Amino acid sequence: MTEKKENILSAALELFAQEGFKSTSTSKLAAQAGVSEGLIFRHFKSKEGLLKALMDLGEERLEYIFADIITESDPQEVINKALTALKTVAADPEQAHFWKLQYKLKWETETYDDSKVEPIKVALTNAFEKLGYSYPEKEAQLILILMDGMVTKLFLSQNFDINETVDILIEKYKE
Amino acid sequence: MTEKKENILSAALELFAQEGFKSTSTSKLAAQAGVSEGLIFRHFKSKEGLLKALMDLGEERLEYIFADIITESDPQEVINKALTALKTVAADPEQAHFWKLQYKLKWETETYDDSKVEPIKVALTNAFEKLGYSYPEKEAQLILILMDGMVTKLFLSQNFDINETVDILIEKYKE
DNA sequence: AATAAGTAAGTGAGTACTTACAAATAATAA
DNA sequence: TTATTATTTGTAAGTACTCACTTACTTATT
Repeated sequence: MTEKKENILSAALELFAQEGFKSTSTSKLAAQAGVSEGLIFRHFKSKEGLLKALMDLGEERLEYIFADIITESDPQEVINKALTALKTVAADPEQAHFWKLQYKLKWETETYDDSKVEPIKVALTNAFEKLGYSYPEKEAQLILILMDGMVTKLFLSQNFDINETVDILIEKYKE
Repeated sequence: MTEKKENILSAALELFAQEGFKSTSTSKLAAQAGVSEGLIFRHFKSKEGLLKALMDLGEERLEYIFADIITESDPQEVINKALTALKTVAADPEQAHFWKLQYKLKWETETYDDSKVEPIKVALTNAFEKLGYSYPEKEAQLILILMDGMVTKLFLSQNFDINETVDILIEKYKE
């Protein structure tokens, strides 16, 4: 991986997450990365190819975050970790960009790809079951809905305190 | 309002909500509406102007839905109605398109405009206060987060049963 | 000598928008 | 009513510009 190729990737992450995929032109991208426009196509073949490369990197990050939640054995901790993950993501600008890009693309292309969050849902369902909840799968679904809602507020609302909200939720789920 | 002007508006609602604002070209839009491309600019001056006209129509619908919630005096019913509103929207294809467009644009332009939902938040805060909750404003915020999450799942996830989810939530808030 | 990394200057297709003009409708005058 | 003017509604054919992508070529690395 050459330096210029890395520059393209990080410029793409920033611009796609900020302006959206369709709205980011390859010429603007090349300018931001400090390379010629042609180099983008040399390395990634097409604009879509660049996006794919970026998404593959994002998936690695996602799996890293998820691994910690899935391997947790204490059911209460599974819920805590799932919720706290959002705080971690929000605190790191680069991770935040990856998540923002994920959601922007969801809405731009209208593909949710439930399979990616499926392991988390399973882990949450098991956790709620161990804790004696009546409808563990519905409870897990509710957590995922809350996460989508918090991500929406996190990236689109100005006055949203994710840390406070997550803490309130953790407190609620302690009962 | 001539028939062709209405055709432009309904074609724009459908295409903007489906493909996004940026991705919908005025030529494609004119073809779908069955008019010449120039007529769009005669009536709405620009593509942005057309979007604005569409959003103004959407705001009327939104206020109509919100009015019923805000004027409700029974606190429990305020919560029920806020949640049930999503079922109503989901059931009517045209209303669903308006909401989908709202959220697509939120993510495309990154402006949330909290002011629009502010009246609902106030109504919910008052409701939770009357019901004796400790942190009524936080509870109201949580409902709004849930609504954002459900909208996300509603439009982007294939296997999401909004009616069931809303019913579960209403049941939860009965305690 | 061969391959990879890089660029400058294109290319055709599509973009939002304009212009010049025709047809329909409304307003006014006889 | 009818004739005439004015205004609105509509279109076809452009315009300048931007887009993703290509080509032909040079420079660096193996």
